[in-house]
Amino acid sequence: MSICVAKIAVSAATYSIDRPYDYLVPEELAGSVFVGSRVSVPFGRGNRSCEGVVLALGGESGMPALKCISGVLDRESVLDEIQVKLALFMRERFFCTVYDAVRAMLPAGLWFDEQGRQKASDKTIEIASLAISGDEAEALVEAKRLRSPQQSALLELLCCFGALPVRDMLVHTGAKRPSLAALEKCGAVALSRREVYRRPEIKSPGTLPLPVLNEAQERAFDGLKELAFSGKANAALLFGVTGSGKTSVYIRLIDEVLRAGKSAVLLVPEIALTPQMLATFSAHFGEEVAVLHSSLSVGERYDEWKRIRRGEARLVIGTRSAVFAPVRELGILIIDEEQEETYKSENSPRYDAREVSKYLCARAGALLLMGSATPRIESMYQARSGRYHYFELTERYNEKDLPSVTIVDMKRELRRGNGGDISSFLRAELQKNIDCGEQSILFINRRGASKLVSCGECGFTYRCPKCSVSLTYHSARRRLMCHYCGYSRRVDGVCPDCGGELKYVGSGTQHVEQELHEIFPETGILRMDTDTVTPVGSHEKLLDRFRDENIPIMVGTQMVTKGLNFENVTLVGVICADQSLYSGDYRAGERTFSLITQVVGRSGRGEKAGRAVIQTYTPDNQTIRQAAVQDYEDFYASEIELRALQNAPPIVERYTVTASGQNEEQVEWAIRYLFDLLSLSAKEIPGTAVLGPAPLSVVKVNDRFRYRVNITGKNGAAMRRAISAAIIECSADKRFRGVNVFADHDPTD
DNA sequence: AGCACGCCGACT
DNA sequence: GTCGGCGTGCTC
Repeated sequence: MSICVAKIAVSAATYSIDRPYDYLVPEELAGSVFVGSRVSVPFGRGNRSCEGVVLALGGESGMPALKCISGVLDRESVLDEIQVKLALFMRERFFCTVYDAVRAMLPAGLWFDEQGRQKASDKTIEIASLAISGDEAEALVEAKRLRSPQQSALLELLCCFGALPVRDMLVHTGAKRPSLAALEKCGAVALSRREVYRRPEIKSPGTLPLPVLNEAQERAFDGLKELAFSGKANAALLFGVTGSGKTSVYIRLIDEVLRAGKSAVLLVPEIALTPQMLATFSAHFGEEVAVLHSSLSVGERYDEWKRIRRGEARLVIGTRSAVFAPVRELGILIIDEEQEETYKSENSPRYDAREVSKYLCARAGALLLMGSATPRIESMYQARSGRYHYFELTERYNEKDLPSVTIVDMKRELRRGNGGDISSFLRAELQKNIDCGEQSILFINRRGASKLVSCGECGFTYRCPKCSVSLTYHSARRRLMCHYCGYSRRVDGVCPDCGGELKYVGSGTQHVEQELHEIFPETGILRMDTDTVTPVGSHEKLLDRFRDENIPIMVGTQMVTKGLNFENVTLVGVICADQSLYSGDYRAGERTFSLITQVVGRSGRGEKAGRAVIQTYTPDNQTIRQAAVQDYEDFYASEIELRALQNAPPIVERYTVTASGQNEEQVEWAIRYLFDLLSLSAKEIPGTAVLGPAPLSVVKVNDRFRYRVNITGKNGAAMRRAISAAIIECSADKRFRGVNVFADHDPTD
C-alpha cells in the first residue's frame, strides 16, 4: 500500500496561518480517514494535539517530513464534499479560518468537551421483545397467571405487540422491573436497545391537501418548477405583495422536489414568529420535516441533524444556521423574507446565509428562491440585470384590496395643540374599531424603546461600566441591564450622586399604552415589547391572549410586525414612521419601506377590509409616501438612483475592517495603520475607495474600543485579497498586540 | 495563539 | 557554570 497524504484544516491555526496542512495517514488508520471527517493531529513545535478536518486525501506533498494523523474522531465523514468546499469558500468570503467555518456547520452536540467526550450522545430506549414463539408465550401467560400476575401481564402485552419499549410496558401493566428481569432470565423475553430521536414538538392541524393556486401563483409555480428541474443551478426572486400567497407556491414547489426524490431547505427569519407556518408545512409533509433553530436543546438539534443526514427528513425548515443542514441531493433552497437582517451573522464567522445559499445551490445544481414583499435593493438589482430570474405575485389572495392608508402630519397635530403620540385621526379610527368590536395594532418604530432610570435633580443616568451605553431598566427582572454585555445591577433607592429622587422614564410602548388608557379608560390594551416578553414562549402566549380574548388594542415594537395573521384586525397604526429613516446608514430607506409595508399588511387579513394610519413628522418624505401606497416599483427606482449617488451597494461592494482592544490609543494607531495599508492596496484596484477611520456608534463594548474603516469598490475578489493581507500584516505587528482585527462584508451596524 | 529555541544577565 | 528572563519565529 502506498503512503497516503491528507490535507487538513487544523483548529489551532489562527487566521494568519490558516492553510491546508499535510499529514501522513498511518497504515493502521488507512481505512478510517475520509474527506470531511475529523481527526486529531499534532500541531506546532510542541506537537500539541488539536482537531482537524480532512479536506482532501491522496496526492503528493512538497514538504520534506510530515507528521502523522494521531487518531480519528468520526466513524464516517460529517461533511459532504460540497460542505468541505463551502468551508474553504467561507474563509475567502467571510475572513474566518476554515475550522471556524466547520464549527458553524456542525451541530453543537457533535463537538467534544474537555475530556474528549462528545457533547450529545445517541439516545436509546430499552425494548423488550418476545424470544419464544407466540404459542409458547400464550401458554406461559396462562401458567404464570396465578403465581406471577405481573410477569403474566407483561407477557400478554408482548403477545399482542411482539416488541415494546420497556418503560411503556411497565407503566401500562403496573409491573415492576424485577418481573421483567425474571422473564428475561427464563428466556421468554429479550431485552435490547433502540435508537430514538429527540424531536421538537410541532403543532400540526392534521394533514392538508395541496393548496390550489390562482392564476398568478400558477404562472410563478410553472416557471420556478421548470428552473428547479432544469438540471442547472438557478437563482430566482419571487416578489409577492403581502398576502399574495407565496407560501402556497413554496409548498407546491417543495412537494415536486420531494416527489422527485430530492431535498428542500426553507430558511425563515425567526422560527418563534412563524408557528403557523411551521404547522402548515408539517400538515403537508409530516415526518419529512426537520426543524432547526436556536431554541432547540443540544440533543434535539443533534437528532434533527442525524435525521437529515440519513435522508429520513428531506424538508429542512430553519433559521440562518439551517443553511448548513446536511441534506442529500438539494433540489431547492428557499429564503423567505429574504430582506431580513437576521440572515447575516453578527459574530464570527460573520457569514451571510444568503451568500452561503447561493454557493450551495450553484454547487448542487439546485434552485435558489428568494421570496419577499419588499426585496433588498441588491436582490432586485440582480433581477433587473438578468442575473436572477424574476417572478411576481401582484394581487392579494382572493383579490382582497390592500388596506386603505392615511398619512397623518404630526407637526400639524402639534400646532393644533395635541402633543401626544396619538393623533385625533388615529383616535377616531380606534374608537370606530372599539365600537364595532374589531381589533387594532399599534406599532412603535422607536429604537431603544426601553426604560431608562435617571435622577430628577442632577440628571444622573446609570451607565454600563464596560460599555459606552446607558443601562436600561427591565421591570420583569427589576434590574438595570446592558444590552451589549449582559451586565446587570440593582437600582439604588436614591441617586447615587446627589441623593436626589430617581425617575423611571417609561419606554415608548409604555408611553403610548398610558396615553391610550387615558383616552379609552374602559378598553383592554395589550403591550408587547422586550420588557413584557422576556421569558421564552411568552411571545406566543401574548398573541394567543390577543386573539382569544379579543383584546381591542395591541401596542408593540418590531415584534408585532412579523407574520401575524389575525382575522379580526382591521386597523393598524404606525405611531411615528420617521425614526428608522435617520439611523444614518444607507439602508435606512429600505428598512422603513419594509417596516411600513409589513405593518400595513397586518390589517384586513380576514373578510373585512383593513385600514392603516401612518403618523409622521415628515409627511412629504418620499419613502413614507411610497410605502403608504405600496409602490415598490417607484421606491426601487428612486432608491437605486440614490445608491448610485452615494456610491453604495449594490452599485459597489462594501467591506469593513474593524479593530478592537482595551487600549483606545493603541486601537486608534492600529486602525490608522490598517487605513494606510488598505489605501495603498486600493490604488492598485481601480474604483476602490477607503473611508474612515471612525469609531463605531457604540465605541466601547465589554471594555474594548472599536474603530472601523470602510472599503468600497467593484472588484470584490481583489478587495478581499487586499483586506486579508492587511489583517494578517496588522495582527503580526508587535505594536498592536492585544488588538483584534476582523473584516466583514457590508455589516448592518 | 502557543511553544521551543536562543541569547543575555545575575547568582550559587 | 547554569538558571531563568523575554524576544523571535514557526506551525504540515
